[in-house]
Amino acid sequence: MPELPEVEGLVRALAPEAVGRVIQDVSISPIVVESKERGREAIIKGMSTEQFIQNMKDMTIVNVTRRSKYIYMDLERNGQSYLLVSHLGMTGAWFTVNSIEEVMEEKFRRHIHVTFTMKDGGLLIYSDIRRFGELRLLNIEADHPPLLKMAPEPFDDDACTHFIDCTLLPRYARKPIKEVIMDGQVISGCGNIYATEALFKMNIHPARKVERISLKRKQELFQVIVDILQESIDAGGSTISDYRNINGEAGTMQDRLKMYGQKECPTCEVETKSMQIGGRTSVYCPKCQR
DNA sequence: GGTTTCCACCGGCAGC
DNA sequence: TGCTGCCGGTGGAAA
Repeated sequence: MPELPEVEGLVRALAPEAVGRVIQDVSISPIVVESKERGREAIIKGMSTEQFIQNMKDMTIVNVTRRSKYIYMDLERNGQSYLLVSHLGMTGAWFTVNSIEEVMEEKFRRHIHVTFTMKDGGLLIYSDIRRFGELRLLNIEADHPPLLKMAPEPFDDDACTHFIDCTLLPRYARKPIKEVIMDGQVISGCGNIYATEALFKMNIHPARKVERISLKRKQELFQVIVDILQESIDAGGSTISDYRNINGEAGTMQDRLKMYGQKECPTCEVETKSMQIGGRTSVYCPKCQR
């Protein structure tokens, strides 16, 4: 499951491989073409597969950056700029290779859905096992309004203030803290794994109402989230089920997780508990987290 | 109009 | 062995 640190690692590896190259042609897997023909928004969002293929031809990749868990590819053709926004969903992955056979793992090779053939003969491949990811071609970011509603980058100066301000709004104040810190409009890029870890480190019960946490504790919690995201970026991300970086390599952050996926609390050795919060499985220590 | 709830998008896998 | 149901990041429709 790629979260912010995993996307950051991917972007850092992808940018030097992709920037400056020109797309010659695009092919889309039959299964995605069929889904789109049945009217579903499968991977290619906001336009037909034919439109996407035509629109992507002759594009130069100008830059590759990250915004929250999204990959932003700046594109240019005939002096006009475009933006390709990619989200990895649960199981998306990008590969730069010279042939399909270079995608080492069979499960990714079996689920290649978009293949960009570059003018230099190389391939830029998007693979996605569960097809929850997306590729959305825009003129500018504002053409897809939800992108503008994203919280600031967690490492930006105004991110903590934004988080605190949100927690004071009526629509967030009575919600469980875990649901709120995982909301992309409140904090960018904090998914289930890192929310679970941060709440454990802070000894806060994931179901605790936001209004029952002091300002000081909320500020500390935010800093813990930022620190864990940074620690994970430095460790190459967490490799849980299907995430791989551009070279097909795994990260090591999963070995440093203290609560996510654990059966026993590493502090007090009590058996962990699990409950649904905001529709997502939440693991916690019933003794340490209050 | 703001807010909450529900559903769609899917393959893998646990459990029966 | 084969079937059923559950899981999940995000957007959009419905209530």
